[in-house]
Amino acid sequence: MPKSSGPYHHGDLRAACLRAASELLEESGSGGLSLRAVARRAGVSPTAPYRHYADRDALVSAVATEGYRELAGHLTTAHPSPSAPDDLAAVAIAYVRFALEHPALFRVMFAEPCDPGNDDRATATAAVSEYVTALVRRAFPDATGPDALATAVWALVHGLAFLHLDGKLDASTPEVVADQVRAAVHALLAASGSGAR
Amino acid sequence: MPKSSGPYHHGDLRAACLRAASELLEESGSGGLSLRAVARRAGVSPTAPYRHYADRDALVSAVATEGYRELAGHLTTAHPSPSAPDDLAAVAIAYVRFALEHPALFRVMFAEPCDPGNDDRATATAAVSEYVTALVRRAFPDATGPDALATAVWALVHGLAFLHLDGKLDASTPEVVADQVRAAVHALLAASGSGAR
DNA sequence: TGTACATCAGTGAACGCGCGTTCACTGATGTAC
DNA sequence: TGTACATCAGTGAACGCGCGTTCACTGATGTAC
Repeated sequence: MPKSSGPYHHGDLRAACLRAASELLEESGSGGLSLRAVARRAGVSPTAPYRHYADRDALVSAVATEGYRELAGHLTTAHPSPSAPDDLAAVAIAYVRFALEHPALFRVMFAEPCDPGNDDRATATAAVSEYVTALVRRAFPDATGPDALATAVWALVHGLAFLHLDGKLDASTPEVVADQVRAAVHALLAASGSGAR
Repeated sequence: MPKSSGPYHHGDLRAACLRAASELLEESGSGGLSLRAVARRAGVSPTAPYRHYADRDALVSAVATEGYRELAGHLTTAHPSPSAPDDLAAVAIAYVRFALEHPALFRVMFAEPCDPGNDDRATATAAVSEYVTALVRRAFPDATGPDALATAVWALVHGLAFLHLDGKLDASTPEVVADQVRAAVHALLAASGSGAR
C-alpha cells in the first residue's frame, strides 16, 4: 500500500494531479495550469498524467467538476436546508466566500469556455443550479414564478462574487463582504415576499 | 495622408492593433489574443506593436479600457437618463446583451487579472460603476442605502450576464433573455420601493 | 507455494509550435535653415 | 524652393521558453495455473 514517497507506481496519480492542479491554480492563476506543471508538481514525468486524462481539457474539466462539488458542499455546510431569509443569506455569504477563497478555481468553473460534452462536469454544474432552485422553492412556496426568482437570487449572488473577485467592490474584510451580501439578498427577498400570492 | 493599403507608415497602427485585438478576441477567445497575432492581423511585423504598447499586458489593458467605454456608450444609448423601473430594466437588458454580443471581450474586461496600475483602465471601470450608482440614485432618491441598492442592481445584472455567458441559463433567443432580465430587475426594485421611506 | 504471463502505470527522448521580447537596422516624415 | 539632418515608425532575424502531444520503452502489479 503506497503511502507517501517511494518510487512506486505512485498509488493515486489521478487524485494527485487534481490536487496539484488546484494548488497551481491558486498560486499562479489559470495561466499556470498546464499538464506539464501539474506533472512536475506531482513529482512525475510530463507524460504520466496522460494515463488518467485524455488531454489538457479533460484535466481542466475535472478540476472544474471537483470545484462544483466543493462549492455544493460548502453551501450545504453553511445551511443544510435553508428556508428563512436569514438562512438563505448565510448560504449566499458562503457562496461569495468560496469565490474569494478560491478565485482562480472559481474563474475556471465559470469563466473558462470548456468542452460541454463532459458529462461529469455538466452533472456537477446542474447540481449547484438545482440546489439553488430547490432552496428558493422551499423558502418561498407561494412565490409567483419560483424559477425566475431562483434565477434572480443566483444571479445576484453570482454577480456579487464576481464583482468582489475583480476588486470592483469593497472586500477589505470578510465582515464587510458578508454585510453587503446579506443586504442584497434581503432586498431581493422582500420583493418576492410582497410579490407572492 | 495614408488611407487604406500601401506600404506606408501605416497611419494609425495603435487603433489598428486595438481593432485587430477585438476581432481576434471574438473569433478565438482570450487564448487567441497574442501580440504576434495582433501584428499579423494588422499586416505588420511582429514587433511593430511595441512602438505603441509597452508589452502584452498594456495591449490587453487597452482592449479592456476600450471595452468599458463601449459598454458605457451602449448603456447610455439604451436610455440616456433612466429613472422609472422600466427604463432601468432597459439598461440592464443592454448590459446583458453587450456581454452576449462580445463574450470574450466581456470576460477580458472582468475576468482577467490585469495590472491595476493602469490609470486609463481604472478610470474607465470607475465610469461604469458611477454610471450605475448615479442611475439608481436618480431613480430612487428616497431609498435607504442607495449605494447598497446600486451594488445589488449591478451585481444582479452582472450575474445574469455571466450566467448567460456560461450557458447556465436559457439564452436561446434575445427575447427570452430580455424577459428574464426584466423580471429580475423588477423583483429587486419592488423591494427597494417598499423598503424606502 | 511458485512460476509464466498479461496488464497497466509511469518513463524519457523527441517533435513542432507559437509565444514574448531583444536588437540593430532601414526607410519615411517632418523640421531648420 | 531646396538641402541636411533629426526623429520616429516599422522591419526582420534571432533568442530562449514552456507548452501539448507522440512514441517506443520499462518496470511493477496482479492473475492463472
